[in-house]
Amino acid sequence: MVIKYQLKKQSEECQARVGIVTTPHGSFETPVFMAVGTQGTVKTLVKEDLHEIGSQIILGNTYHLWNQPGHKTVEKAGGLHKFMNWDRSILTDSGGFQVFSLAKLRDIHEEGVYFKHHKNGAKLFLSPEIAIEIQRSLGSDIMMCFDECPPYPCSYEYMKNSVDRTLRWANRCLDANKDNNSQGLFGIIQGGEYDELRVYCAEELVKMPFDGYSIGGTSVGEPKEIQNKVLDCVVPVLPHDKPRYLMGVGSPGAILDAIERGIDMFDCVLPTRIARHGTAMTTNGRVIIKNKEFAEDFTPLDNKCDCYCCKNYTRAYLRHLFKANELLGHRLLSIHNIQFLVKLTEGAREAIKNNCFLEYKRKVYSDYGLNDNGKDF
RNA sequence: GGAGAGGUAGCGAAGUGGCUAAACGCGGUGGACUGUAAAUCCACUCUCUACGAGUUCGAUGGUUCGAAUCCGUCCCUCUCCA
Repeated sequence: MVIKYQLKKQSEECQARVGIVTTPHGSFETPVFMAVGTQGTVKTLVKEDLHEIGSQIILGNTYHLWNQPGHKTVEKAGGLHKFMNWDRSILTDSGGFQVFSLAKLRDIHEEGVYFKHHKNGAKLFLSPEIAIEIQRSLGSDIMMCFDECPPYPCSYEYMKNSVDRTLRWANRCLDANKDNNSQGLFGIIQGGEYDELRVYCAEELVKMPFDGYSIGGTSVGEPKEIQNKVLDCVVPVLPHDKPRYLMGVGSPGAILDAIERGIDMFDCVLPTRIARHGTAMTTNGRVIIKNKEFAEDFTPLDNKCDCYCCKNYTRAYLRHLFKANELLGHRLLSIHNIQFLVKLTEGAREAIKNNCFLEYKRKVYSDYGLNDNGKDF
């Protein structure tokens, strides 16, 4: 197997665990937060920024790179790593999320999904085979199965059909990838809020030879309790010797809840998107830096953070950048927010190793001002 | 001095008798954002004792059931010519 998972420490308090995932482009400790670089760039950042932040693995996106500049172009460039100047691991999402996010522009069929291009209206067709072909051209370390990310809420009947189709597509992805021994492939567990379907989907996928298992279809508007409940029933079905990836989750509270339940990998656009929109995640909670209260606040964004932004700039300056529409603000907040989540998972790893993860989680919740019912970032 | 154009909410700018407390843009103030159609989107932005009420469209006096819109006078700005 191209992707190796080595368990380093299983928490004695809960399902949380520390492991090492090895890929063709290096290894990283889990739990880990992966920044998202959909179009071959973690928006506003260069490789050195990500290295300084401590990012070991980032994401790229099949659907978007397929459309622009085209996977063949990336292949000619020498693959996505070389094209975007990233020397560590890359995980590519399959386009399955676009089945959800571009719902108004697509039609799902057994053979695949027909999209109307979001910019030029062109007819597009993405299937399990094509998604694998694209990801092989991109040369990511970890590829994702092409799935349907169903919406929430969703009827049981629809979900059941969707899960069965996603399972058939998972088989097709494996078939299309048989001769590939340089990239890993993860299966995606769907089933929405329905425990029975989640367990069924997980059990079926576990029978297939994937390098890791991910839980998809979360953070699509469902309450937090559902997300945790899903993990409670799915994780026990998953093997101990493979990584577990919760897709699209990036709020501090949800990440810690999931780590507690045995999740190893996370990705989310939240830190980079809200950064560009002027919001920061800090030790003591969310800061909307554009707000007037920071106009003359000459303290760091987060005085417990040692990221490039917090070491060098003040809240007043950051607010100024946003009010003046200066791009540096987007960049500095992106650096900070990603590092916040990277450090959050790093802290979790240390806590797990020291058998004090639950205490760690309680402290983060308390400092951040989170509770089990309210907003979790 | 002569000819012309114009003065609308913080700014720019629509509106030229009732559907106008007054479009729209900017600015301002809040908020949202979770496998990125996102440097995006939403709300509020005359005043108040605020699901109602009160004052507005340079000033003032008229016409009219009713005026930012029509008429008189005054003030101010800009352009061109002397």
